[in-house]
Amino acid sequence: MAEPLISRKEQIRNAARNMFKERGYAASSMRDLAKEVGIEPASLYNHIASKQDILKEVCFEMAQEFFDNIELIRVLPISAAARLKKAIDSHVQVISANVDASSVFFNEWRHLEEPALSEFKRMRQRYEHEFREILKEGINMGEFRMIDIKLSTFTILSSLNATYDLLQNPQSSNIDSEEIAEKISLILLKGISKNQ
Amino acid sequence: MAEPLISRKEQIRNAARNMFKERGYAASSMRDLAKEVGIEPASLYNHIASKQDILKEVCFEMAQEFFDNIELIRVLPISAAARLKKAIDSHVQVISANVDASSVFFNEWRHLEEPALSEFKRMRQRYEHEFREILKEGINMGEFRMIDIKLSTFTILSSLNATYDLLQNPQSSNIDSEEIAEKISLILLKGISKNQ
DNA sequence: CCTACCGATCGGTAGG
DNA sequence: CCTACCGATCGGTAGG
Repeated sequence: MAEPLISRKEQIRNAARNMFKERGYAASSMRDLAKEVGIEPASLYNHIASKQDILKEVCFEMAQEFFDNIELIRVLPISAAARLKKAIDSHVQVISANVDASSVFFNEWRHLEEPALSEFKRMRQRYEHEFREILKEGINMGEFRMIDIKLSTFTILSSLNATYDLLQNPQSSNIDSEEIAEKISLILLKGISKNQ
Repeated sequence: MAEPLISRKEQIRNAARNMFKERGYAASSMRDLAKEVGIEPASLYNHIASKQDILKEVCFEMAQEFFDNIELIRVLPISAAARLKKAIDSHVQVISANVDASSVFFNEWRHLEEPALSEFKRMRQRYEHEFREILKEGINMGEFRMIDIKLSTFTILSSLNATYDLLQNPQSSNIDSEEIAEKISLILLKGISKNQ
């Protein structure tokens, strides 16, 4: 008689991540979630507090993963360009390791209720701040051109955040996260144009 | 006695665009929509066929706007780099002129039901194809570096698509669509790095 | 454009 | 973990 490899709570959370990703938070019902796990709807509440609570856990776990990595990178004694490269690699790698959760993190966070919603926005702001700091230092050190810091950060993060879509729909070529990070870095750092 | 400037149907669609943007499609109720317009819920159905029908109209109107512009640009007798620049400008301008609808277009399209959903994806694929063609030609003409076309298109469109967020939350500096397009073009074409 | 209403479904609780 | 069930809300229709 094999013991279950993961707890029922983890089963529920995994199924919820996938369902929130596929249908969105609002369109996901606790009844369908229960069916997916193989128990009655009421039984879910022996393992989780509420639908909203699952969303909160998924969103903040992802936020924490992004944060842990960027805070290791920020203190590395290397050039700003090297740090930016590492931050990009790390960001794509975190997404790659959590495809379902990433999709929820990027698309369903606005269904968070207060005060979680404000806390979430605050964390995201701090994360963006870390990227801006790297760009600022790179400009000061003469490694980067005199770009608009806010809009550059926006461009970088927009491109990176969208990769969850590439990683969950590996069309034709099965491209991996290192290759994606490498190629996006190249485009963002060196640009598309040939002449200068 | 002033005549209404826009039809009731248009009032409903405007309110729906805004509500779908703010709360998402699934979390928007026809009762709240009716309240916003100032009529009884049942009265909505004298002007619109269904909730799904409004979503379809919003999504496909936007798709058409994007398309109309790109198909004018594709035949211009100018360099690939100049055409890419124009395509970027146009894309941001369409978003800027339809901030609510853009948000719905980018975030709520997956709530489209078949066959509209497949038709929508097909149109998006064709749009991306136009961008890929510009990049391909630019590489062949020696204007662009030997970049990965699929991933470059992905990077460009990810950055551009996210601008609806900048345009609807004009934080501190009230940046306009021309400036956004200009700066994103610069980053994508010339890159962030200084050396080479 | 409204009143009145339909059947279906929602998140969650009581009690065992 | 289940049976039984709560009140609330959903998109939409009938009929005028």
